[in-house]
Amino acid sequence: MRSTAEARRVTVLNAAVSAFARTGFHATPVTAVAAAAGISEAYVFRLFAGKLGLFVAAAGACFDRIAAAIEAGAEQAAGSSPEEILDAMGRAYAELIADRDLLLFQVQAQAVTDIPEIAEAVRAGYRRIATFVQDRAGADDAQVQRFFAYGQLCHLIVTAGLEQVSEPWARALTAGIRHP
Amino acid sequence: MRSTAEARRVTVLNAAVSAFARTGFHATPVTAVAAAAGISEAYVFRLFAGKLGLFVAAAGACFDRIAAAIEAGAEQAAGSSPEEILDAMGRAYAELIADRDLLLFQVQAQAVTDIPEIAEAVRAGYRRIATFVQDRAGADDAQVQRFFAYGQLCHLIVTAGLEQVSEPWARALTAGIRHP
DNA sequence: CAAGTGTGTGAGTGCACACTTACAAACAAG
DNA sequence: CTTGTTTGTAAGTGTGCACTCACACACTTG
Repeated sequence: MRSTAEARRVTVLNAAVSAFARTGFHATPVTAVAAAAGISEAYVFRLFAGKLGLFVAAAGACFDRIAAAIEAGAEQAAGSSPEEILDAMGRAYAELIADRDLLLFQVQAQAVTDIPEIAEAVRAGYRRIATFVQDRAGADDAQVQRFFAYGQLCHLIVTAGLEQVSEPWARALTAGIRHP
Repeated sequence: MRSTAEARRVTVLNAAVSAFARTGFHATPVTAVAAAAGISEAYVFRLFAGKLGLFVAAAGACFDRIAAAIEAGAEQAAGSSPEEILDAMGRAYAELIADRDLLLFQVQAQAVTDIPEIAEAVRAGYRRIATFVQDRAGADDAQVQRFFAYGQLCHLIVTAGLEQVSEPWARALTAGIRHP
């Protein structure tokens, strides 16, 4: 035994988040994930319940990482006003998604919510983050809504590559958003 | 000749927007679009330059419809304050996407921006809408940014089916958004 | 050492799907 | 009527990929 199955699963999930983030659920062959994880395709199918099971597990890992980052951000602003805590969470999130994998994975997941298991995974992820923001920051509904609205705006900015566009409309959309 | 090629193209594009909206670029076979349009798969390939050409053309049609709706909304609020014109545009957009096809197509398009031609089509679409909002509403950068941020929030609400979720966090995210 | 258990793979299998080709029917023009 | 053009399709072709299975190696336990 070179490794335990559980350790392998972690490796595979990291590879899966990256691979799915780039090319999405349907256009990412399991062989690509297996290759990135350094194991055979057959073993990936033994570790996870089909490609769908792999994707759902990867979604869990993705939201785990996001939640952890936001919680860490909140920690630093503990005791401040809701507005300041939200700000700290936003900064922590912005730093986390600098590598784009976690952001793009969310986009990809939202695009395949016609598959019920994935829709449920997405809901579970946002449920976790949203309730945490609501409770921990003590933010009201409008603040929570704004937090997520501008988070979603980042998805557009990154997928459309608006940071590279210097036209006025693009500058307006990206204004104040952390430039990489 | 039962029909002209140009008329067929319009029919096919309508079918394509619907089909791609539901299942996305990679998971939608061209046969599905052809069947929905009532013609053979082979003829779709004659009318468009491959599946990619079809998707890009569908994106054009999608943004055409969105732009038209927003322009019509602006028309009704002509002469009002930027804030009011933005509101009218938002209402027009909300009504338009009640059938979900146009909203879901945008989500699907953003998910396949790793394909350069699609990324360019997405940029072109948002360029058109954003410049119009900026010019016609006379809105400043922050207002334009907010307009699109909450527009993107709708993508999350619809893809995750948050309208059906009655938990507090979901109510916060959907608050004030037109419920269908 | 023998038997059992967990880790790992090579070599398939079957099917879905993008795209092509050869061909046919409708219509137009001379 | 013939020739040419446009609209339309049936029937392939090749390939990529999800998933399986038989088998091999590592390690443990008695």
